[in-house]
Amino acid sequence: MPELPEVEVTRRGLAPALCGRTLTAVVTRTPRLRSPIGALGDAIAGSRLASIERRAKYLIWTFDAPDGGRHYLTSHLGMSGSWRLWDNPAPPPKKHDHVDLVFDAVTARLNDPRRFSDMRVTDGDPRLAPPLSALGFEPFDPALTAEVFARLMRASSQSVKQVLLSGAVVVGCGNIYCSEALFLAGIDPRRAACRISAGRLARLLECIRQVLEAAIAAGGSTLRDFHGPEGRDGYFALTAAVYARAGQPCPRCGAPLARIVQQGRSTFFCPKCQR
DNA sequence: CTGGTCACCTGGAAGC
DNA sequence: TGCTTCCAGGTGACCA
Repeated sequence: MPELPEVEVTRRGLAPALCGRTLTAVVTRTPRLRSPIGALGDAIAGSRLASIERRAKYLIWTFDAPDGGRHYLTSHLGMSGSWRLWDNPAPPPKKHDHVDLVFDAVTARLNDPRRFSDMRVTDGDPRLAPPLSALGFEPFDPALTAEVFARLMRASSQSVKQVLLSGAVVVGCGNIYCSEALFLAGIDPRRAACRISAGRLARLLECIRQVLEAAIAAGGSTLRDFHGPEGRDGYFALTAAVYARAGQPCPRCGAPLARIVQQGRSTFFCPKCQR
């Protein structure tokens, strides 16, 4: 489920419950997720969690060791990962519960059926090294002005959907919110990014921010349930206008919505009112 | 460099 | 009912 809004909602659920706590143990029940995770706890067990920040769809957990050293845990939810909090002692693990971060009073547990999620520990700030250092702007970064956005987008001959999805200019538009933002902006997802006027690109940036903000707000409204056994209802709380709605009438003009495949991923749009 | 394809996994839904 | 096929929110390796 995780696109940027879901990751941000996850961060807002985890951080207040965990920051300031000491990590007592790391339990791994699989040798690898996307990459090997066996020795995950070696460097960070016994450290205090200072902060959980987000960069694109990555969460960056900063740990301060008793000896003054600092380590970073970078986690990614892949396609199907989710975090859940339990008061200690946590109940027995269920299927696909791969990692427990056991803190002094609370356990954060990662569940991921498809195992595309990832976790790694580094000494240095992961944001300064690839792949994170190569990412585009955060969508709400004030430095990403309409002018900057237009200049970067117009440098690419790829389709606008492809450029947004790549995260090379702005991060956070996964496959769902890509389709939604382009619908809102009235732009054909197949159009080459370099062939969109600066004015329409300014509008697109506004739509990206609007769509992501609304999704975060919808997820945030269920944060108080983050602790509960029922999991997170925030996902999909927002009904998509076009995503997964091929054949249904366009909410704007009534024409049937279409599904096409770009780079092996589905794109949903209105062939009539997106130009 | 670029763009395209595929692999990594499991599970749910749809089709026969 | 049961088998097969397709599809899924993300990334990154590999190839021409």
